[in-house]
Amino acid sequence: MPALTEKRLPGRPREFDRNTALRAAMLVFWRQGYEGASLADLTKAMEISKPTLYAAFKDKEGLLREALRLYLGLHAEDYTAALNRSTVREVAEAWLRLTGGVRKEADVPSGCFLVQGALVGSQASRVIQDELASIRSKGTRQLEQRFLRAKREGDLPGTWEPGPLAQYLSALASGLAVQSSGGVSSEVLNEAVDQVMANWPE
Amino acid sequence: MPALTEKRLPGRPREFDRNTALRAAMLVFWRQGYEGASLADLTKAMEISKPTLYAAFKDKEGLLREALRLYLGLHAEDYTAALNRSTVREVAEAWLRLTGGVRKEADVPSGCFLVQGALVGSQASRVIQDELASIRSKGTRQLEQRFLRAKREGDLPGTWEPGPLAQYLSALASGLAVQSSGGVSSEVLNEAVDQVMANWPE
DNA sequence: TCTATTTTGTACCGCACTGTAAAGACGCTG
DNA sequence: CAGCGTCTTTACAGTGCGGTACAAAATAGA
Repeated sequence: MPALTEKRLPGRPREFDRNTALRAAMLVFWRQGYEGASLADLTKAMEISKPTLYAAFKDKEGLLREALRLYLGLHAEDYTAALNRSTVREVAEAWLRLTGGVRKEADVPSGCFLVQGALVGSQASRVIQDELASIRSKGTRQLEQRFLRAKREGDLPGTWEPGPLAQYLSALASGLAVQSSGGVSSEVLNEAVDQVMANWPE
Repeated sequence: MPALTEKRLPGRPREFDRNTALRAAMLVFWRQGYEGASLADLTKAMEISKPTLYAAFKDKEGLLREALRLYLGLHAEDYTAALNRSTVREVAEAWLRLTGGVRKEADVPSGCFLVQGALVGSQASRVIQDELASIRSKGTRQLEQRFLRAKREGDLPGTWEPGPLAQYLSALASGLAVQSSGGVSSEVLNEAVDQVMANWPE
């Protein structure tokens, strides 16, 4: 655990804000994917030079991993809140709205980092593809855990099973992200979610 | 319209089967995406040299476009059949099963070409990204048309609206493809579809 | 056989890519 | 001020990328 008061290190102080640069990198990875984001794209958005990037983030993969952690940190709260809703129905709706399209900030890319960051690609990026897939499946498991609890508490309608329901919602969320990435507006996606909720079994 | 009987042209005959090579290229694009598939990957799978590829398919983008048409042709029949089912419920289920995981051939990649072929990427591949997104949205529109017809015929349950229902199913199908691409088995995905159908409003 | 036409492999081009070596720039400490 | 430690910049290395020039090889027709 580092000290809260960032102690000034000896040597020349860095001239850029690491967090700002990292955020810029995250947005580029989000928009273009891991392999689609060149170092030229990244350094331009981060407003630093290539050696500076390498000194601060190790290499492209290191930068991606930090950008990913930033992305997850920015959304963790919302998804945790969704899981903590009191009914299965509310959990499902909150989960879908999160991916489907609540655009809080205007300058943010569409879609989901976890989906479009590295869905497929060359063999070289296989590690990243697997990492993102693993995080996605972790989300599915979190949903399943939540629904297992609901089942124990008698909150799960008899027609649903925790595992398949989690898979279903997870897939639908990913799909909404795909549509969003493809240019479908959040209004349209939210209407689709409206329909799902309107037909939710009680 | 070319003649049905391929007349032998003057000059050296090609030593490879164009359709076989194209199919191999399609599989590589499908597995790795447009930008993730290098010419080395492609020529190796197609078992031809680079100049041969360029002579036969113009360039990488031309090859992708032909591979895409082949892919669409291979699946068009199934999707048309799905649209021609007699009830909305059957249309929906057939559509979802198609993407969700009926693995007819074992050597075929997981996921959907239209989703993972070029979901995002560098600016250079923007044209391809847009083309795939456009084809995906065409699928959505076909579903909507089908549901509009169902509404006219009184087959659409009152809680559904053609547009949002089409968006919903389209998103879910894309999401199933994402999950499949991430390693989720077709058995698990089909269970999720089972749940959707079990809770389908009558 | 000769010519026109097409395909094929070798060898190459220019470029963009990720990554780095080296030295100057800068602030802190003594 | 000198010296140390870190950051930044210029310039470059090595590799792989998409794409091609060229000439040999293989056919059809004259």
